[in-house]
This record gives sequence, structure tokens and C-alpha cells, in this order.
Amino acid sequence: MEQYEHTCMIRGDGGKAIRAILDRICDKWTMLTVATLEQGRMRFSHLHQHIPGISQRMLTLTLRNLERDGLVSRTVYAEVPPRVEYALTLQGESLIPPALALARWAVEHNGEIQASRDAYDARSK
Amino acid sequence: MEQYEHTCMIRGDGGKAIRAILDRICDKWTMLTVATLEQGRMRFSHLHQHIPGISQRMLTLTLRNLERDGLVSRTVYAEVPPRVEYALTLQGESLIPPALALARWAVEHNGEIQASRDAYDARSK
DNA sequence: CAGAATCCTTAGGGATACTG
DNA sequence: CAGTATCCCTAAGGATTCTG
Repeated sequence: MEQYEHTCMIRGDGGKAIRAILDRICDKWTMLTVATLEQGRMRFSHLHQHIPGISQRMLTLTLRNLERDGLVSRTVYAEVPPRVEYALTLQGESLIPPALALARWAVEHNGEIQASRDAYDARSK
Repeated sequence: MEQYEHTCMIRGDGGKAIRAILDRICDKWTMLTVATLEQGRMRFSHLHQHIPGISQRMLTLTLRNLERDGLVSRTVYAEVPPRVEYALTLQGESLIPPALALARWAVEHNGEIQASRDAYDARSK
């Protein structure tokens, strides 16, 4: 097993800590929320409108987690009706480049993946 | 809404196609499987041993999907007992750099995220 | 050895209704 | 407006057993 000792970074420690973070980041809604917030601070209702298909419940949960992780800031304005704005923190913004790298990969390989799937499905039908 | 028109790549089309791929790639086990296979071709049982915590069922499913997407090749040797080896395809290898970028981000920000969480939890307790 | 099949439990997440 | 609180249901996924 000697040759497998030099585990790559994704596996990291035993996978534990890093895996937990990747799980959180890679989450369907988290990615979309961060990507949407890249366009600037935005209030709750706007986020809800601009993230297609997200439920109000999941938007709330996603934002809470991002806030907890220090990736998003939440600002409440003492008005009525209430206004709450969300924005990426510096930490949050630092996530954009690697996230984009992955997105770019997905875009570039979209065609080949789709073709591979079609071929696979046709073969096993 | 004009200023939100220039949607970032992660959101892509309407999020549809790209999101589906990101969902697949970002999957907990997929990431780990690809990372493990980066170390070279490996048979089923070795993968099972080297991916901590994965069940045989999930390993099978993950490998099937990766094979379907053309990211992993599956080679069956006509022996008894049977031997099956998995390896990254060229497509699969191309995923490594962006995946590493994300992993590196997770490693680098692990401390700050953890600190932020602790602070958040202490605050709301 | 490399899975396929079955069973079973949990949790992710939608829909809806209510509140400060 | 910006959530919180419930209910409810599906599907992800673990444990176990069977097979070529």
C-alpha cells in the first residue's frame, strides 16, 4: 500500500474536515447562492427571485449556513417593512475563483459528458 | 434588474444543464473516488478499502455514474476470481485541476470557517 | 471478487400556514 | 418583507443477503 500513501489534497487528512467543507460548499443551493451574490449585495426577496427553483425554506437555511461559515454577511435595516441585505464577505469572494474553475470545467465538458451518457444508455438498453 | 442580467457562469444557461453536472461532480463520494483514482488504476476492492466510510453499494453506484459520464473506464479481466479495474479517462483527469483548486480553497480556509462557526454558535447559544 | 437485489431507516426538502 | 413552524413525502443511502 506504500504507493497510495501520498494521498492527494482532496482526501486531505482522512477526508474528515475537508470533506465536510466540500460537502457544504458543493451543495446545490450554496453554489447558486454564492454565484448569485457575486453580482452584489441583494435582499432576501431578490435572491429568491433570482435563484430559479429554490424554496423559501432552503434559501433561508442556505443563507444561515453561509453566514455561520463567515462567507456571507447579513444586514438588517430597522425599517418597516423590514429590509435585510446579504452580501459576500471577503472570505466568500475568495471562493469565487475556484468555484468558477469548476463551473468552467462543467461548461466545457458538458457536451462530451452528455454524449457519453447517451452512448452508455443506448448500449445498455 | 438590468444589472443582474450578466449572470455568472455557475448559473450558466438557467442553471439547468451545468447545475446537473455540478451536482454530480460535487457529490460527496464522486469527489473522493476521483481523487483516489488519481493515484492510478485500481480494482474494486482496493477502492473500497481506500475510500474511508463508503459502502459497497455507493461505490458501485458512483463508479457506474462516472463510467456513464465517460470520466472513468472499467476493465474486466476474464479470470477467476474476477478482476475489475477502474481508471480515470482523459476526461476524468481533466477534472483534477479544478477539483484541486476547490480542495485547496477548503484547506486554506478551514481554520477561518471553523472559527466563524464557533463564534456564531457561541453567539446564538 | 465484484457486484445485484432487497429491506429499512433517516433526512433532505417542498408546500403551506402563521408571525414580528 | 423576511422569516419561523409544521406537516409530509420522497429518495439517498446503510446493512445484509444472494450470485456468476
